[in-house]
Amino acid sequence: MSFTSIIQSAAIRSLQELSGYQFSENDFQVNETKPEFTGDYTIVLFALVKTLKKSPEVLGKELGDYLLKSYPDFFSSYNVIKGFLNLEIADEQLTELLVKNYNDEHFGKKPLNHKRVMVEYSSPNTNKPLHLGHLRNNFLGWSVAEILKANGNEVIKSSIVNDRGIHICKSMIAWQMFANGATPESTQIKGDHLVGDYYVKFNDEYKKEVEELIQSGKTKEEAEKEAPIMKKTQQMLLDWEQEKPEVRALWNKMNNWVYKGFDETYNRIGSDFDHTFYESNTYLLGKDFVKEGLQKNILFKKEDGSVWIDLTDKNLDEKLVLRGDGTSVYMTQDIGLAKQKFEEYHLDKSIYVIGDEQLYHMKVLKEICRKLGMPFADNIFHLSYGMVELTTGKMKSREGTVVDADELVDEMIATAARHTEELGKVKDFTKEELKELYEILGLGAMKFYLLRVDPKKRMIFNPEESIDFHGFTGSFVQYTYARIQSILRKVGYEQSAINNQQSATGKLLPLERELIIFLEKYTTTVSEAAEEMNPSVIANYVFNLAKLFNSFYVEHSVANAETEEKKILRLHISVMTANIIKNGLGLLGIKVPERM
RNA sequence: GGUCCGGUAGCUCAGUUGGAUAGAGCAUCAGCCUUCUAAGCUGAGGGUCAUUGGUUCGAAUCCAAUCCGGAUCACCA
Repeated sequence: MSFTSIIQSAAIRSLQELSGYQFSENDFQVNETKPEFTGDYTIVLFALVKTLKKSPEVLGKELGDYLLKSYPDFFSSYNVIKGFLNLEIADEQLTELLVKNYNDEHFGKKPLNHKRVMVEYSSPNTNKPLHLGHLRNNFLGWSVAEILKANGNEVIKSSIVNDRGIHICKSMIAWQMFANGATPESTQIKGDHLVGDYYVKFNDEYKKEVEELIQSGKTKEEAEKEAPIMKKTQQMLLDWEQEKPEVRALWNKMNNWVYKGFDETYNRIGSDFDHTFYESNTYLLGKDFVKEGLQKNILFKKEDGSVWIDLTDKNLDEKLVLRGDGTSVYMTQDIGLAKQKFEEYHLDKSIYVIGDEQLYHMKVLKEICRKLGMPFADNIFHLSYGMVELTTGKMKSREGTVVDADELVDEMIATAARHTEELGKVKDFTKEELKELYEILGLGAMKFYLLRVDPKKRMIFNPEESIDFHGFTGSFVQYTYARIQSILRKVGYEQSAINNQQSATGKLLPLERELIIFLEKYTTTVSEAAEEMNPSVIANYVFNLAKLFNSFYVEHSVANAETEEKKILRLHISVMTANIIKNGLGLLGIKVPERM
């Protein structure tokens, strides 16, 4: 149980014994005491005043006295200022918490709750390489999955690969026309980039053809429809659907290039999946529910044969679920796949990590499932995140302002290397050790930068800021960890301190108290991050912890503490801080270096 | 036009179910390496919490209206 909830229930009990009233958790707040007042936790009394018909001062004094008397081991003192009852927690309580948990590498982790959750994230198209936007999605999805695991859920990470459709055919056509058989091996270009190059090539060629047709007197619409390269592409899509062998073979070959490229990138950035869905397998799903929906009069048919659902009662429009020619739209397969996920994996919850431009689509999906009477409809959750924009505006592939994921990763690692060399602290590292360190630092900085803001908000990517290693960054937190390891090496922690389990006596200094109280909060922070599905909660916590520890570090020596007892106490604080940093950063997919 | 999201320091962002004098980082300025790593620490300046009204002991937070920015409303994916 957390300190806050202990205090809350102690107060509820005390108030009942004092006044006879039964209050609940929602009736009053327990906050952390603001730094300018003495105390650790504060009970806000105003809300109780009305019911109890007492002035805040009187009530505060009564409750404070009673709490102190009833829980002498827990509270050491109190004071009342205006309507605020500030309570101080007894030193012994803090040291006990510390001794019990400092060496627990899984502090904050919750027991299994037997809930099964699927997190679908990444979900790339196989016609171009990953970019900055995908990185936010990948880091977010991966991190949320880990946070849910830490809270006792059984999590299945999944991805749906968008591997079919007109956009895929565009790359294929352009490759046929212009590549002269070029392969990743022959060109030494990573497969996803090679295919992406031909996707760009398609658009260039298409634009050229349209231009020419307009010159020869066609309207823009006519030209766009009649451009030969587009006609070829549409024909290829039909051939693909009819499983024409040559087309399927080319499709297979090029997609495999892309998968190989993606795997390399995923490997590097640490994304992994328990299951991958392919749209080429799922795009025909969902047609059966159309029949059923029509029978039940939930769906209706228009004269041209297209099938719709009326969602105007939910403030959404009429939505198409099947085309007039009987082929699927996106919604059709999304409903089919949603159902398949729940049935195959027996999920309690299905989370989709998708950009907020699809908020409407996901809302409609959920509503259709609900109307069709699918029992899982309410367990579909869209974890939407905002777009990543550049300081110069939006990323546009047509204008070449897209930040490529592989390039960015390279750049981050290179910058980490440069910076580390300038500082010259790891000259004795081997080549392999340096390589590992640079990756830990470069990727750490990038992940932290993308995860430290609330996912729901769109964010601005500032290249200079993102490669900064000072302040609110991953490196700052990693540095604190490395510093602690340095202390532990200095005192030979492994050998000696582990045997010193007794709690330190004597008064705790302000920074020592503050740190222990902050460490205690990690458990509730992990829960909060899961509830909100928000890794930035962890990022903020871990940063503030590092900051607090750094203040402590310069103020008080661990290795040369005033007494042996103080040394042990501070070692315990240091070890617990390091454990939580490692753990918390781990939930963000960030590793920690022993030295940097 | 409808719906949804957002507007907090020069910039990027925190700010729990309403609580005390609104906080960080960057940038600027002034200090701190003979002691566990200065990728650090200490301090200073910087705010009409978009605007107006309302709700109440108390509002950045809740409600309404307005202004500004964005997303979305395809027989596209």
